[in-house]
Amino acid sequence: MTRQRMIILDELSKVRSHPTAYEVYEMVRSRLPRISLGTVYRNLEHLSANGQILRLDLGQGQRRFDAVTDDHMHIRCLSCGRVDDVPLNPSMEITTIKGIVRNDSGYEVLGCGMDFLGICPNCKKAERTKD
Amino acid sequence: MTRQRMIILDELSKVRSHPTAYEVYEMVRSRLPRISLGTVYRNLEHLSANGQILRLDLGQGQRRFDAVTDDHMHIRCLSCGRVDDVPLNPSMEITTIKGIVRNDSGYEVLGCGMDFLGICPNCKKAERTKD
DNA sequence: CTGCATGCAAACCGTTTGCATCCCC
DNA sequence: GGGGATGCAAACGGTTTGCATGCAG
Repeated sequence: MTRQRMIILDELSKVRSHPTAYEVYEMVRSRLPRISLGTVYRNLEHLSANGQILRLDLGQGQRRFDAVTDDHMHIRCLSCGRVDDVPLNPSMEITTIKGIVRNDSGYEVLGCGMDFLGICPNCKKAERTKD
Repeated sequence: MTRQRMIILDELSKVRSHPTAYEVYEMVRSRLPRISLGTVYRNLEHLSANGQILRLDLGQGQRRFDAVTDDHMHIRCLSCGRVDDVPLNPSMEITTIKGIVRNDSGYEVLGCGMDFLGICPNCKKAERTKD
């Protein structure tokens, strides 16, 4: 855990705004004026690979990051691009969640998607073969 | 609906593999050898804006497209990048869905996210003010 | 010491865009 | 004939990477 990585994590933890890599870079630069954008990218990648932060790929070209790793969802504004949190309750039905988001977020909800990440059967087999 | 747009939609409808823009370009080129990648992008954008196809932003840098627009979910392999479908039942609880995906997809499920799209309160107000 | 992390800059690559031409209404 | 769509190629922008140097363990 280098000084840079620590400060990146610390700055990201201060905000709820789901900043882009460049925004994190700007935040960190006030404390580490000589840090490079590449270092920010490398550390955000490292931190998300280790589960310490969340990497949000919500489209619009730019990746965003979130220091809150608890189960929760996001809603992105199609007009200005801001990303807000939506609380997640694992026992809720999808239709219920949609309704709650519609009522509570203040957003006009236009779409919703649920995505999973994992290792596909082929790759699992390939890994086993490799061993 | 131009000849190009029609063939793009037709080729995309033939597959369940959630191809990238470039893969669509390659598929279409067998029927329209002179089509340009820019045209493919423009038409995929047009079709998704009109709800005729789905635009999947699942990270990994590349956008993918899906001619099946019914409510359903996706799972992406972290190793090879392939994207498969997951059937969606709106009355299921999130935990139930996770379990089903784990059992049925053959994937080793490592993560899951639910994302919404919409217009945030600020932008709604801005639109009203503009009128 | 020794190797991984950094700063810097250039490369990368998916996507967008300007422009002249083409095609369809 | 006019306006949007196309092909082409160049530009764009977020992200990655090669390399020499620096720092942590």
